[in-house]
Amino acid sequence: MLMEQGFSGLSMDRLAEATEYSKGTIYQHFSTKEDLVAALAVQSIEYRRELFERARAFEGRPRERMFAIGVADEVFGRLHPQYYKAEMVIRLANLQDRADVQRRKLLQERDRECAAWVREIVEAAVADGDLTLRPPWTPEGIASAIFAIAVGTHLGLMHCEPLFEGCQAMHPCCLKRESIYMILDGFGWRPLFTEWDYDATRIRVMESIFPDEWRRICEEG
Amino acid sequence: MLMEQGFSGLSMDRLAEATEYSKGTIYQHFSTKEDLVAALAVQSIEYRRELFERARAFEGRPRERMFAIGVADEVFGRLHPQYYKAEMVIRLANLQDRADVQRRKLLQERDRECAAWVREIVEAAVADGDLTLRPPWTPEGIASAIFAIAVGTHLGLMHCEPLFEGCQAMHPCCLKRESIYMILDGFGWRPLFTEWDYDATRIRVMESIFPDEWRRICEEG
DNA sequence: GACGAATTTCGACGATCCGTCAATAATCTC
DNA sequence: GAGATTATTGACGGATCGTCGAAATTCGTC
Repeated sequence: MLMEQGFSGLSMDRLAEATEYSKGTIYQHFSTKEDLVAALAVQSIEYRRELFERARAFEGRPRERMFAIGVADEVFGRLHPQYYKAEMVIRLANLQDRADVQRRKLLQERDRECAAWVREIVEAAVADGDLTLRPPWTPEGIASAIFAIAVGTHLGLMHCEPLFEGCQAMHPCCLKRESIYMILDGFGWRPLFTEWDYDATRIRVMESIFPDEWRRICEEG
Repeated sequence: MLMEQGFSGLSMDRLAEATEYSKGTIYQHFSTKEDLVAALAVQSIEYRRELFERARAFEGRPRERMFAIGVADEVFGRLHPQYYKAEMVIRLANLQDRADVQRRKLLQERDRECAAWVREIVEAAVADGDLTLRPPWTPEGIASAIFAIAVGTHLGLMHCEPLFEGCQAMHPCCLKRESIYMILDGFGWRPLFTEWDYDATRIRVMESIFPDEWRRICEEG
């Protein structure tokens, strides 16, 4: 329902009718409609978190590990597009106020864990000398910029009408990946895109971190 | 109402009560609630379009003109934060289906005009030799990436909870501007951030293109 | 198995909201 | 000033959210 009609298209009455539970029972598990959708978001972020946690353990230079995080995000988007879209729906509805406090805290906590991992990789790059921070940039700022690109790309190209008439030049997934290449190059984060074979890194990430997921993606086309 | 409670917080009954018009009269101007909000979005985009149109006439190298567009976006965000936020609310609700066809077309048309101007500046940079496109990048792709950063930054830092605990390291507006600096540097778009005094360009844009707006921004703090 | 307590499940109900429409008010034409 | 045309209104139908007392199910004890 969320996928087809968005948040307002999800009716608790129809949901109760479609599932084996009644509305009253549903409302014992979720305080409001927003809370129910927030629970979906928690499932989504927890799965993403698991993929991120595996990705950050990738052995290599910091920028390769950051790249691995990007691959994890990509894997997540490919394997669970419905979660990815639901999460967008959720973050953009005003679930802040009406969702259960505990669930909201859980969501924020998981978000911040993922963000902290990205920040740690940035800090590692600075420590290794691969990246030099120019004021006013901070590790948090760089992490925020990367998330902004990820969110903005998904939003602009999946939610809204396309900005350009012709068939969109780049696949959203590719656009996101390439945009992050470019901004990291802009930061001067070594090794630059042109100095390294990131396609090889990609294959190494897939084989060593996400072998099962990779197979499933290939099978599903 | 939109600002305080989002789309669902806007009640047509309460709106009718708050204004001097009745619900029936309102519904003669707007076919649905989504349509009313779309009308707000049209106002927003038309004002933004006007600022963009003035910005793109800035005389200078293509990257300076792109920078001027960024300043225009910044001016818009400072002078009309309520429009900026309303526009976000609108784009993220599923107004696509329920808004009036004509208004939707108008909105898309204005969007595409702005996008086309950005693309033209990219093309001018390529033509001038300031920018070399590496596959799979296209002018549309670069424009999309820039919009993604703008949207993503505004969304991540104004709608959602902050990703990092401490006081956010950078002001959203600054983060957006600096992120675009960085990605354009990543594209190798000359003159690079380090090769040019863009603060001086900023002042030149403000004085020559947005003198009145600049004064108002300064007065309002 | 039987009976009562505790827990879970249910769906009818009140409140709210969207969009309509027949009735009313206002304006215009001659 | 009377009739016609247009603008405005708020009550109404349909739908949805969240609640709450009643019904059903499970559990504990004999």
